[in-house]
Amino acid sequence: MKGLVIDWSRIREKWRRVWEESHIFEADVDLKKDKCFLTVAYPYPNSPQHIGHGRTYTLADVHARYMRMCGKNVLLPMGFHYTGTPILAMSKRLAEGDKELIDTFTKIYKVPMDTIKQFKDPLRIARYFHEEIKEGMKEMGYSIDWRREFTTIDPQYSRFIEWQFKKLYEKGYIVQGSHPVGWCPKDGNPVGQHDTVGDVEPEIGEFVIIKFFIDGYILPAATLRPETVFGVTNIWLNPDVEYVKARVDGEDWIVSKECLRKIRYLNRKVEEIEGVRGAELIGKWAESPLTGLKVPILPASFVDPKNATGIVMSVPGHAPYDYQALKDLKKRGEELALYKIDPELLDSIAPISIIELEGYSDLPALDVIEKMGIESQDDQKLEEATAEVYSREFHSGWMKSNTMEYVGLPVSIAKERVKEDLIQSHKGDTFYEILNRPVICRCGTECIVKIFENQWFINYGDESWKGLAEECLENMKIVPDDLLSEFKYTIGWLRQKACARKSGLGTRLPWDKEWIIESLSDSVIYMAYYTISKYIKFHDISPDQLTDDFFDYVFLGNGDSREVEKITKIDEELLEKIREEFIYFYPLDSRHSGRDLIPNHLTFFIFNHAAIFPKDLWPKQIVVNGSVLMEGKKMSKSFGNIIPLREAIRIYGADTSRLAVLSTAELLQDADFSPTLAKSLNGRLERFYDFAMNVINLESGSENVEFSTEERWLISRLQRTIKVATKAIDELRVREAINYALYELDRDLQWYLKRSPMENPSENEKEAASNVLKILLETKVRLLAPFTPYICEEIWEKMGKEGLVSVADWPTYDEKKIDEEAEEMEEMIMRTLEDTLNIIKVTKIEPNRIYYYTSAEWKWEVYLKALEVFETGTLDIGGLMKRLMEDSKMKKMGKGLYRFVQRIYDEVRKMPPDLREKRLRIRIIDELSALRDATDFLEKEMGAKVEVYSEEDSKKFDPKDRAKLAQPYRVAIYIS
RNA sequence: GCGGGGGUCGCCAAGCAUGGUCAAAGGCGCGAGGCUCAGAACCUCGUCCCUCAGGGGUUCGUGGGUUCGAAUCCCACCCCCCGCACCA
Repeated sequence: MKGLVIDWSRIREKWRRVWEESHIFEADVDLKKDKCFLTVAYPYPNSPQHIGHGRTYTLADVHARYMRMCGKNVLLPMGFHYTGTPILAMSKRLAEGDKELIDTFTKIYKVPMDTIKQFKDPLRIARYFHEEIKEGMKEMGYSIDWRREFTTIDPQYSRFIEWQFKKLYEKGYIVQGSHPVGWCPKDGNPVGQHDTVGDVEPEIGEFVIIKFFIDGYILPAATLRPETVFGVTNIWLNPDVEYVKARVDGEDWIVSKECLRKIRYLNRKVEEIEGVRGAELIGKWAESPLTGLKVPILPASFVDPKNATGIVMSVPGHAPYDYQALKDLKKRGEELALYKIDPELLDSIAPISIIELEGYSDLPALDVIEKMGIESQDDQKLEEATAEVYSREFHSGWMKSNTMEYVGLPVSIAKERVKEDLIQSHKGDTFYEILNRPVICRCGTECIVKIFENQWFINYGDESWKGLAEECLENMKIVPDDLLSEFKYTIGWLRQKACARKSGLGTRLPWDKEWIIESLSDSVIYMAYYTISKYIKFHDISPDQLTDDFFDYVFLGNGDSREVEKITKIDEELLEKIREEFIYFYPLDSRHSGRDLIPNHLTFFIFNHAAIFPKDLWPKQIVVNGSVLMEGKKMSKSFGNIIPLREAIRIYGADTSRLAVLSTAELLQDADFSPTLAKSLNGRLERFYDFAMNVINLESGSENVEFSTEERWLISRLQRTIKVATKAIDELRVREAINYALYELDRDLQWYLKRSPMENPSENEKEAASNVLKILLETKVRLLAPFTPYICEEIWEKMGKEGLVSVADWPTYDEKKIDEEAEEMEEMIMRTLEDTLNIIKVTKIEPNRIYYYTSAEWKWEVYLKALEVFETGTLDIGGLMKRLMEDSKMKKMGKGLYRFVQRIYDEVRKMPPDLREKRLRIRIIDELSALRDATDFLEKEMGAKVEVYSEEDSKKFDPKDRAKLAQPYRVAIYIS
């Protein structure tokens, strides 16, 4: 066989056209057939898809193709998710000439510059990548019903989303409230990760403000640890910073200038009164609102005016920064003098211990400072020290007796209580701040926190709704099922989710038109829309015909078709047909997606279905897969190792690419793509094609040719392959399925080809080989068809088969073709060969002649008897002997019997029950003739003459007295 | 911290639910041979250590335990990855 190079792209284009023209992937209602409705998360068209996306889609397609071959009426549709903000943001950046992004577009995505120029219109971006992705999907051979395609900004789709939201609203699942977001004050927009320099996600944290009093003003110290207020010894201000006095919600506050600017965005009424330098306040005394204790205000350079209020309370016992700053200050006499602070006062300030923490002294802050060898307040290690103390105290600390009513509480609880109580009594407040400050917007402005008022939320925290979601999940299959607990956890933990924003593409909230429904919320029940989109397109149904009555009727079966016709002007008959189609395909049989969508989309999908649809229409299954790595590394723009799907198809071919993303890892694991792997898979497919062509060219044998052991063995093995491959693919363990269909089967084939060499075969042998190879090929093509559809169609056609392999019957396991005896015989020969080679290797003998001796008949009897005995339980060796001796024939064997039993005892005892039963069924195999038949083969393999005797043969040649070592299934060997 | 996944013979990766056929599949890499003028591709064999008769020894993150027997079950510990939201 020589490696002819296959023209993959020719084959691809050919079959793609055939599939399209034959409409085999278009599914309509067919009441005679079981349906199977599969969907994959539709793509967001802001970039071409890469092989990572390809994995999820390919998996779904394999599933669809497999189900189709099993006789199901399979619907696999596809849509495009235009909704959201990233496309908008991209468009803006491109318009501004963002070099980095333009590079990505030209170098990685290979978009022509002329096209990029049009991308200042965001829709152009979406349309462009929409087509790009769709083309890739077609090239990959996905068996999609394209008639149902839509985008999420189609006005008809918007009607559908409006309906969804009204339903949620009616049920009380939509609530309004306020909520903090990262914000760019210059752009006047919320900022997400993709809006910031370096793609940093702004982390919003909640500080607690504690209102200290000073000369009729409030000094709002901001802290993440309100419970430590009982350990305050002083207040820190930065003497070099501009502070301001201002009226904040009717109170007089002193805060940093920067704080005043930010605090407006937190929806407070602010009026500036006058500026005041930090230095002016140093040395004054402030009163703690909870304890009434007066503490001095001291200078500290580490106080950052940009962080929260610019005022810090000092808790040296439990905050390493504070401890160190105090220590430093004591050494700076001239600075103290400058602010007229009595050094004795400083000496009198002692850290207060308020938290008990096992493994630490009264002052954990001090412990950690000493442990880390920190010497000054500018030491970077202070960050780490703070984190340690915070974390340890939060999780394992207890409030001490000097903490008023919080005594004995764990710190984590006390923290919440103190905060609540402070706010309740107006002695405190909250203040949102960006924790990973500074986060810079792409426009160059530092981001801040803004509180969005009247934000709309979907209330996934609603307990009764959670109950429904849990019920839905319980009746669902999660594949792989390890992930069930992750879903459960997510359902339990979901709270309110902001569901609308002020910018982006999408549908407006029907009752509050300034809000646009956010993209994770408009993509949770759209699978239902596929069942109607076909009609909307074919019958030109306009958006205003799609009233709530329409959806109520089609999706919920509410109302009467005649009434709905009057309202919508859609024919009653058509309405009924649409309803019928929905009811036919729903519920969804399987939803495919990457595992990153579990904590959001997939769980929302469950929630929303549970909220809107009746129980019998709830989805039945979710399949989750891992991602694709590129030579062990994560694919990312910055590594420059993203392979666009279409490029992979061009270089490696569609079938190969499909295999590459599916065959290297089991479902949940990350798959690893590499060019070497793709090359090797490609070679595998080419050899398969070669093999197929050779088999096709063989003349068929007559139908009743007799099969010898090798053929019966191969057919038997084939059955087993069908069985395990089918089970694997049934459970979506595609890697395993591919392994069997592609590799295991090939190994069997190799063995068979070796065993029945084509040199000078008899007519019967030739015909038998031809027939068995044709059976193998026909099966293998079908086993591989879901995975590598193009090459399989090509071979199927060349085989002269009717119809397309895409809709051929999946091979079925035929138990009648299992031939256990043939299996055991072949295995005996394999073992014999292997053992012989092993001996040759170890002894380094160059063999002239090899002698085999098969077991005496009495050994078989003993062997089978032993198997029988162990069928019912275990026995020690003595017990076994006793049982055997019950047979008078055995007694005569004497010592030889005992030695033989000794040798087989362990083997028989440890033998897996399957094998034991199998051998009991087979009883005795004729090793002598099996080996004699295989003599030619064995001689060729070992390059030596082979002679086979029975142990009982009196004329045997046995100079080393080996024959007595023979055992059933294990012949004795002598090599000379 | 919470939740999830994972640590297997150079690398990737099966196996672990149902303990014994597990020195442990497969792929890649590597080595030898074949084919070639040569190379690539391809095919065959080998690839933990020892071994002149099919054998033995030590392995599956670490340490214990259960068992006649553990990669597989139990306990403790160490390490790595992912998610924790308004973003698709």
